[in-house]
Amino acid sequence: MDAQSATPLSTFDKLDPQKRGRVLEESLAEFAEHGYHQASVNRIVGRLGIAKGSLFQYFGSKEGLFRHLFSRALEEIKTPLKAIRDADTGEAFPLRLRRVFVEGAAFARSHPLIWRVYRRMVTQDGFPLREQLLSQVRGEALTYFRELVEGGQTRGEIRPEVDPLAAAFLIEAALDRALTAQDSPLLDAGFGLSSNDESTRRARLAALADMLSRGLMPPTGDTNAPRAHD
Amino acid sequence: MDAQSATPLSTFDKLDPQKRGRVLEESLAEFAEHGYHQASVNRIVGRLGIAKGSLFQYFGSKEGLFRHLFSRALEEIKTPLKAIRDADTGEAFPLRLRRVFVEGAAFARSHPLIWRVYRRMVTQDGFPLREQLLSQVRGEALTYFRELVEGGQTRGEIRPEVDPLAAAFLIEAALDRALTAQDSPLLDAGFGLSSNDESTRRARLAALADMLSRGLMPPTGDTNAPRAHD
Amino acid sequence: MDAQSATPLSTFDKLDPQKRGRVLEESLAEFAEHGYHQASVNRIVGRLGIAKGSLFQYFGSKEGLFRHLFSRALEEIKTPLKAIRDADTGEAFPLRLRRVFVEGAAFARSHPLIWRVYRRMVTQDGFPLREQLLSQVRGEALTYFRELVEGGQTRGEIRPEVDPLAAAFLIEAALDRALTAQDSPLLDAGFGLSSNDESTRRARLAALADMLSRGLMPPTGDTNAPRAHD
Amino acid sequence: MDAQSATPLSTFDKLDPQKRGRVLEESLAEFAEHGYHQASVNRIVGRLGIAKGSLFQYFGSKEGLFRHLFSRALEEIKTPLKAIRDADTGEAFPLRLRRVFVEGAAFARSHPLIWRVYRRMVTQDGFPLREQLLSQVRGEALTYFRELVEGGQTRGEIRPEVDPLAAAFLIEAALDRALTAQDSPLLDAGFGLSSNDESTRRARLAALADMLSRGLMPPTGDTNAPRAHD
DNA sequence: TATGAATGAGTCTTCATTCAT
DNA sequence: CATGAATGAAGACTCATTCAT
Repeated sequence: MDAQSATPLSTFDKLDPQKRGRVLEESLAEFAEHGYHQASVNRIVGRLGIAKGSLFQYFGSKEGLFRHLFSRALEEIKTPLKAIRDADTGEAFPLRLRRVFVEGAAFARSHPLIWRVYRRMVTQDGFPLREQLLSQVRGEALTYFRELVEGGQTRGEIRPEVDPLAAAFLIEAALDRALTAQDSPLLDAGFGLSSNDESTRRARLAALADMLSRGLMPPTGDTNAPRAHD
Repeated sequence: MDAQSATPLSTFDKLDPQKRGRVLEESLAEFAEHGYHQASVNRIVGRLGIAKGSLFQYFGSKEGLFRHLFSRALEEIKTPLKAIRDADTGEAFPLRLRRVFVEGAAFARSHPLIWRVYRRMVTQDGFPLREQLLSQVRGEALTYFRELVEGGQTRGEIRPEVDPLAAAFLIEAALDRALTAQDSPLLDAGFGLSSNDESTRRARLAALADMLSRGLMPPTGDTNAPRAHD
Repeated sequence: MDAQSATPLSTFDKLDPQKRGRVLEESLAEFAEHGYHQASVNRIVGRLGIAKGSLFQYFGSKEGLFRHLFSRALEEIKTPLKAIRDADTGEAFPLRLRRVFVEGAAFARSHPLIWRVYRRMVTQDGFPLREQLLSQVRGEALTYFRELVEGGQTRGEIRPEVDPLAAAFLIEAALDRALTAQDSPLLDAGFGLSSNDESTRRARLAALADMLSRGLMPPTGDTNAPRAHD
Repeated sequence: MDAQSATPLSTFDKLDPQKRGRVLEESLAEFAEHGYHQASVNRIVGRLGIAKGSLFQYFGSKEGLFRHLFSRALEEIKTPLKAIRDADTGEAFPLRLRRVFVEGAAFARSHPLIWRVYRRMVTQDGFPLREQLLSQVRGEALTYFRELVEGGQTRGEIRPEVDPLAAAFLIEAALDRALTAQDSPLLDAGFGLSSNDESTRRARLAALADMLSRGLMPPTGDTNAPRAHD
């Protein structure tokens, strides 16, 4: 699917897996630390202790290297997200939203480099594949949330007049900011998402998810309240 | 406050105001188009038709130029935001939130360069003053929203158990994303914030604000929620 | 004769003839397209789908490969040229000159790669064997034309006062340019040698040969030509 | 006329004329020695003892440098050639042709670098401006010779049935080869154009011109030998 | 014998900064 | 005070060649 650009020049596939791992790791780190343009191929090969030519033999170009890293990352992201969605144990919407926030945060936390590279790409115009990659990722995320909301509406958990697209937009914005904040005390600004204490972080994520839910759920004041006994 | 870094080297202040204006304008444009690192001093002096040495005489360095631009931008942002806050004509919280969204969007729209530079800085680690400037801006914004929420709680417009800091975080996330989306169809992803039609944009902004409000307001045994006492 | 440099490192001779053929063909094409320095060993092995090491095992170096190709080409050139010369059916000089032009052009046309490589070598100093190869080729050609002229003088078809070396020089210059023009519209510059119509090309070649034979000036029964009695 | 590409980036014009001269001289030498692709900017700045950046400030790119050199050369060539043509002292065609050969050779001899660069460009495909520059030069040369021939026909000095275009082609080929031979003993192959003795060279050039004028064959194909009584 | 990964000097080009004029 | 020529480190990328497998 994203094959056309992500395939390394075959040489790379034949490498010793351990070396291959290091190459990916250090390259990803360089992009995460410096962004695309400021990342330096010189520095990468320096970290790795390999010849400059080798990296170009593997990936053809700086951009090729980035493409490879990025599509690998995409694959790694998709799997856990789909797992969440498909773990459809008739959970109520608010709980599912909490789960999405918590597990999304867990993923970003365990793959800080991938997350950071992604975040950079969102706002740096100069990125080589920005348009293509971004619309792909963004589209998937919004679709995912929209379906979540629509499902909730079907089950009467969400006010029918809510625009699913708008709700998805809002959820995505909140989650994105939350994930960003959790590895940047600066952006967290004291809220607690970048805390080292996991339960604190969980509580904050839940608080955000709940605030969103309360806005989306039926006014509850009304009467027959099917879930009065929740 | 940010004096230490923003003061140009005196020479600049003595310049013909018109020339001074052009220098600031074109430099800002360059940073907005290319981000900090990718921005080129060569190109800036090219646009301006002035000697390269002059820019260094005015601002000492590329970083000095950026500092100056950024602090000027900050000043320009603060004023209208405070105006909104202080225009406290006993408006109800949901309406005020709408106003903040709409006017914030209007500001970003009328100062696209400032907005874009700011957006870049948020996610580019390499920025020279990122930490300093970002915590400053972010802090002010969060404080602003927190006070807004606390005021709402005082007046009973917002559920007392809502954590003002969490609410501020959420509002800021939503607004930030909305403003970003409005000049990037890619990030808007079809929602409508990047539409050319002003009323469409207003409607979307209002939808987002309302969704936030509905979640924040008391459970309202009473029926028709947000606009109870308009 | 050119043995010292053209012999491949034995390995190559043992190759499957079909593969051997492809190697020579594609290598020649690369040199023809890009010239010696700009030709890329990487591209050659790419075209061929063989290992880079193999080419070096066959020919030792890029230069070795070129030497081999070039001496093979020389062999291929000599044979048909000699055929023309020896087909000495008591034809008159002007007709023979026409034949040489037409058949030379036919050869260059049917071996465009060889011809192009040769042409490049004539003017590119950097070529590895330029001196050696060029003097060899050029010498043979000039000798060939000189003998042609001398034969003509013996039979009284050419003015005795003509310097055979000078005539050979002139003929070679004209033929060389004609052959070059025929695959380069740019150098043909509208004369018609690069036309796709064979009879057009033949006519132009004949025109050149005839002009050499007859000269530009009128037959001058009259006196004061350029010193008739030298 | 060739302004668009040849204009150096202004900086160069303001240089100390002596330095400017050295830059042009050494750059031309590098291109003459190595051709376009093989010429090295590193080597040029090495020869000159200036910073690499300077050369790029002057000419923007390697190609820009070459363009500049080339158009300067064109200007230098045009002037003397036009001088010959316009020195129309009712000289007869054969003498005028001799003059063109002799003076052309003198020019090439006194500007060996220009001549060599030009020669390279003729046969190296990869040259950046080959098409444009070559058609320009070639066109002018052929036009020049065609007019010379047509003038000769008008005055009855040249057979009316001669195709002026073909004649121009032939003359150009001969002259081009002669000029090339004169600085390459290899291409001269013993003819004498690369001799150090000026009168020898002049004699050879004249011989070539005369052979073109008179042709190789005896004055009249027609048997009755109008000049039996010479 | 064939392979192809590794190499590293070399390519052109950009750029912020300095300093003599 | 303005100028802009000079700088040279750093950038991405190429390529012929070697050598362990």
